[in-house]
Amino acid sequence: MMQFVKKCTECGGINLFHNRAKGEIICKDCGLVLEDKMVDFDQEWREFDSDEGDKKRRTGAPMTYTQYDQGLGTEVGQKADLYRLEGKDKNKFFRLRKWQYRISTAIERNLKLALAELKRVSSYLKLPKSVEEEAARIYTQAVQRGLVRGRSMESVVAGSLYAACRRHDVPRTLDELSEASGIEKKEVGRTYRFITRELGINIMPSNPADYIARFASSLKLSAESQSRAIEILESAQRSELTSGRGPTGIAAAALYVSALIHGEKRTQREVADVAGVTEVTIRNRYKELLDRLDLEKEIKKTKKKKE
DNA sequence: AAGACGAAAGTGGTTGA
DNA sequence: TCAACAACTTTCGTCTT
Repeated sequence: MMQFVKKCTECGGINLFHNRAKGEIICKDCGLVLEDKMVDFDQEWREFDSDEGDKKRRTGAPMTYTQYDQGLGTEVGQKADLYRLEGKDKNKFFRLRKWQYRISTAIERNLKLALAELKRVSSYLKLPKSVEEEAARIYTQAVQRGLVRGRSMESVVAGSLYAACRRHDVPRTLDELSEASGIEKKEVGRTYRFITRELGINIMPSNPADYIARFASSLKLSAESQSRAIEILESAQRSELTSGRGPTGIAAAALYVSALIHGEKRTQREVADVAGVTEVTIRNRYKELLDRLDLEKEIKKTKKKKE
């Protein structure tokens, strides 16, 4: 049996995510892609021997959305068609081809530019390849539906990336997307909502637990605090303290409490900063947690230990 | 002096008439 | 389309460590 990596080589995180379909192993803490050229589990490219070649080859060339024409181009007519046309038809043919050319080059130019931007932002955020691909797919669809009109290309790129992150459970906050893309936070959120609505993409609210690993590692909290935070999160969900609230605020509060319990105190400000919320929000969530779940004993316990 | 706490007013988005 | 509403933010004064 092959031995897989157990820890992220970049940040030492233990939350590795194995995406079989894409053949990647991703660190959920820092987004580092540890392996990305593993065996493709989905399709069979190989030919076993020359006789069976045609039967076993089941797919065409690999298609990717991060290339501006998806590796497939379309043109109106080939040269061979020309010989069959005369007079008016021939003119019509040229006119059509000219239009096709203009339209497609306009779209292609836009896509080229947009995908370059997409790659830039994606690598800035250290997003895994699979998310980048997804974002490119979403963006391409958005262009085809004419959703970019009236919006800046950059904001649609940012929105697509945000949506792709959410779908792959590798959430980044709107603030991070905003910082990486240079688009205002409101605008990113706005276009995100717009394109997901128009394209009918699932709008599952993100799970606070997905943020825990990343926040915990930027706060340099121990693995115990991290898993305790997740436990707190689960019981909070059972007590219905989570619905309607911002997932980042809840995740931040859970981390704050569990850090307190494990004697790894962080200030509210520190936690607030990495989570992209304010201290006030943390306080509110924190208070709710203490009210409903009785955690005060445990906090006092660790306090006494210190003395 | 810094952090924690809470009140009050403001912002942007959702919802329901 | 508009107003009520909930969540979150900003700001600021007070208390605690």
